Amino acid sequence: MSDHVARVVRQWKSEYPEVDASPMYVLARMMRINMQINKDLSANFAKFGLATGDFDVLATLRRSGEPYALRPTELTKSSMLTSGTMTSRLDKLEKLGLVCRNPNPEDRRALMIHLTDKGRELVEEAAAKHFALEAEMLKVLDPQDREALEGILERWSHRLEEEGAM
Amino acid sequence: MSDHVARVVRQWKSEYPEVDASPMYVLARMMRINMQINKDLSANFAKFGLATGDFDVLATLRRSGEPYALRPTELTKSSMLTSGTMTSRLDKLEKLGLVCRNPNPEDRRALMIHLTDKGRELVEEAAAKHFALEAEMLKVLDPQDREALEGILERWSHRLEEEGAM
DNA sequence: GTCAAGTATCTTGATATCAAGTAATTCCTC
DNA sequence: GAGGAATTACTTGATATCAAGATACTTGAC
Repeated sequence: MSDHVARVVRQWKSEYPEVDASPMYVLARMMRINMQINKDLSANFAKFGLATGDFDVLATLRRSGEPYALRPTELTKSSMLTSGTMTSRLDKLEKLGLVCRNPNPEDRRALMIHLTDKGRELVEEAAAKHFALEAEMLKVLDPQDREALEGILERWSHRLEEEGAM
Repeated sequence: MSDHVARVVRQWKSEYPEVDASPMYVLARMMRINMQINKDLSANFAKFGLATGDFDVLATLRRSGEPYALRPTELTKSSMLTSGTMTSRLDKLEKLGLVCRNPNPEDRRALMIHLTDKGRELVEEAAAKHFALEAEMLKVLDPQDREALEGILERWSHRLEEEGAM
């Protein structure tokens, strides 16, 4: 069994043996699988008129529970993006009537981003399809591989978070 | 032990139990780890005046072996990008004197992209640092986790490639 | 209380990417 | 061979993102 990355590592070994390309077995594979998954997921979001990042904002608000409101800073941190990117996402979602910006009574520098009723309905519908599609995608993995993967990735992300990296 | 994604899945369960967010244990974790890794890797490429995608092109040419030349289509397929994106990458790399576009004697629609001497020297230096950095990043994983991860991701990407997805 | 330092959001300008479409060339079927 | 289908690289217009900086507000030390 051999995949694209296995062939690439073999090429490096034969053409430039001074470097050890074996980290690609993990990192390049993760990147390529991720790219493919994002393409497939975004095709689903498009059916709801959303981009992946838009869904991410709406979903973060929805799962935060009543009153479905967070500050832009919280949304920015949760998404690992810059504040400027969040500003433009919120502009778009506000124009679509899915969220609204309200003053924050506790801090006049800040805002509260509220999910509208329309936004809540849309994100609930999109989330149902989204998670069903994700579950479908994971079926190519053997159950024991999926379980092992969950554990390994949990340890990995936990350590990166401990280090303050993410 | 708990990471960001574990908290998010718990939120979904409590706020919207109709959906099963457990695929996030795999997919959202992969996406977040990947984002972090890409940030760190691109900081290294920037030292060589390159973006991640630029390195990818130069590296594909270098590891293809003498005469370090491929067609734009081959580079596009290898990178999972669109042809327009590759055109603009090649424009940039050509301007930097790292590759050159030559006519393809076998097909007048096509070109041959040649790595210049300057490009070869740069990519060899960048690759050495790049793979050393990747090896460093993987040290947060226990050796048995890394090994298991390599196998699981190989099976996964192999199956996606079989399906023609990537 | 005052003011320096920190924080929150937004703005600006640059870049990377995509989807869709174009023109030249090659391939395939008859 | 002739002609339609497929392929190749590129162009265009739109969008998403980032880094750096601007503005308004809050916090904390004194």
